[in-house]
Amino acid sequence: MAGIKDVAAHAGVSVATVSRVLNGHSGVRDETRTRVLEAVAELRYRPNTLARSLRTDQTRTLGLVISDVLNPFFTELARAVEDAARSRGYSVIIGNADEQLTLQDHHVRTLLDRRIDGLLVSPADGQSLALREAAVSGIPMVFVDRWIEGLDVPLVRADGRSAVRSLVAHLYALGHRRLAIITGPVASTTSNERVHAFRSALREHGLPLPAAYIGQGDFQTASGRRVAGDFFALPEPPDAVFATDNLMALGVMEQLRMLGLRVPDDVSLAAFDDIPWFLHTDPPITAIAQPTQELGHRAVAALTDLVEGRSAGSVTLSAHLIARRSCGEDERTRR
Amino acid sequence: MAGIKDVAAHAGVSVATVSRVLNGHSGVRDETRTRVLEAVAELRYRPNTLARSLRTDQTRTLGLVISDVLNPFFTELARAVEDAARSRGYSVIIGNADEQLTLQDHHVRTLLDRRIDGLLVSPADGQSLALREAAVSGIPMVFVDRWIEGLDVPLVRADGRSAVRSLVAHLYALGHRRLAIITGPVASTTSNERVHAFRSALREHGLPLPAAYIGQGDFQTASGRRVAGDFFALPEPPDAVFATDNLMALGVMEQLRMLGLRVPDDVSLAAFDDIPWFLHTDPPITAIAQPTQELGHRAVAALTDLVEGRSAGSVTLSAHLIARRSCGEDERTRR
DNA sequence: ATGTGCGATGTAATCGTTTCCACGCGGGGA
DNA sequence: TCCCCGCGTGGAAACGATTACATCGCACAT
Repeated sequence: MAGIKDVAAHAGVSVATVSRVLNGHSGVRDETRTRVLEAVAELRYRPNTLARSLRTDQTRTLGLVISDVLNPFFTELARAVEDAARSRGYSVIIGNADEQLTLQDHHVRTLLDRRIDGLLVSPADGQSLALREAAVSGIPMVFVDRWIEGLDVPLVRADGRSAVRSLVAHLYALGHRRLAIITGPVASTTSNERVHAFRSALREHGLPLPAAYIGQGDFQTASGRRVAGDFFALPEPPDAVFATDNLMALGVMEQLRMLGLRVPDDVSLAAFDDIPWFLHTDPPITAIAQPTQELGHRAVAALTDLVEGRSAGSVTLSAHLIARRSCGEDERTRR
Repeated sequence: MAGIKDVAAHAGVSVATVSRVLNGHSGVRDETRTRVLEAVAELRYRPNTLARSLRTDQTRTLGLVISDVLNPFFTELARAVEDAARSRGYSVIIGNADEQLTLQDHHVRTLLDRRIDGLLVSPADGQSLALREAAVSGIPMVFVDRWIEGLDVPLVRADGRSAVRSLVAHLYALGHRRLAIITGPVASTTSNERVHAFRSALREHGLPLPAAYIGQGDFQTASGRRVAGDFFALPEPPDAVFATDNLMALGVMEQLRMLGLRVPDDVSLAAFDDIPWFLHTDPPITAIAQPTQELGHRAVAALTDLVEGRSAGSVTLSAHLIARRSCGEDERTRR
């Protein structure tokens, strides 16, 4: 493959001049410039980014570590991140942690080894050694959606608490009194926030949240199935289930179908994170929607601020409830 | 950040020795080796992959260019590719073309500039200059799912033709006679294959495929909506619609809901590519499923064969029909 | 005593860029 | 006439690794 030397030879100039032309530096005679450009075109020369980055110590690349690509919320987030990054002249390398600590750390290390300029992460697990090291190492870093307590890293997220309160009020108004929740991994900050908001909203309505109604999930479909199975093996099963992510809601539906139970007649269902398919499921599913695109854009804005030497603060947007038929009929959702 | 020199100094050896230890070369005294390893640990040294790749001329990285990450089929494919690559010691960088030629070429060029060892691509558009150049440049390359005619590049895909025939037979058996199809972009090889198989299956049943029943889509949700709108503005609308991907099927459902039409009572619906949500839509959607995971694994196997100097051939797997209620009831799907 | 061979290690070139510094040249002011 | 300055350009040193080749002991055979 042709290198800058070949271009220089072909144009009859030095490599320094070629480099100057390529990087748009001033102080090159117009005639020289065009000669170089011709040589570039003729040889189909493309600069070697490895060499360039090695020399300049910047890759114009951002790393994004997400907990699960198969979760549509994260897919959309990744997409938004890539768009925002590209428009700012950065590439993005995605690492999928698959909700596993070891995989997450593997990707963090790999990305750092590649000398990315900044790291965007939605941590799957708070116990990550690699992430703590990265944070203290001083590499530009921003959390998005999920975060790790005790690290001084800007966070871009949506606060779901008021939406959870609305959801509980909605369920209460529809006559539900035995509300259950399916959580994410214990260490998950978002899951904890959702559980906490759920519990205190229940308290406001004078409802209990028995331990049996707290199902321990892991944000994956299978755990939704398992927990739903547990719930309906109870002597007094819940009459409404709130899954703290959309994959677990899918698992619940699969289990319900196996058990021959119907939504919302036998039990109501709601999920955190709205996705297009929720409109067309049987029945359409009530969900809490996050401003996913904006989350991605804001996160990239914060990260590039850091990368380019500006300062960046945390951003909190808000989520909102979208009521559909899966929690029962009322005047708003009937159609 | 600590470099190999620092490690060498700290361990009291030369950089050559450090490099030898790091790369597991033999001929280093055990005692020296442990001293180096201690220095590595103490300085938290991590090799700079940029420098390494520059020198060795290999990145142990594969590029994957897909047409649309938001399409669950491709998300799953990407996931499978990453898994397979990682188990072989490669990283993957994903480029999302978003069904746009310019974006696709942008990613191909960016990946090549990064000196990836091999390129896996599911081309969004056949007119890609960047891809043709890449192909002739001799970089290891494999097509997956979609391909470009006339390029000598191994292809890993699933043949959907027999599944399409089964689908048509299924629809015919259920009494449908006015079958319509929504295609992908004109240049899309997979779409063309599906249309062709659909047309010839119709012919076998003595059914026509009028031009008005061929809706020109682009594999995106919005085009499904638009084409469905067109179909139902026809004096004699189809009684069954086959969308050649799942996103367009979603668009059809959205449009149908707006028009107040019901599936399968007013019209039947089937889609290419099965996704978990199809089980829970109203009604569950008949789909043609591809062996997505295996596609990803085989593609990586073929590509790494090429990268590592072995030869690789094309692979054709097969897709199969999964009948559900969206095409009407019969003894198999009733429950 | 000397040569030989081998194991362990060091020296330095190299990969493809960017960029600091020096150089030659021509014009304008003293 | 001489000096200085600025413009355009080239030479060469980095960046951080890998690796071919040289070197150095040392044991052993002769």
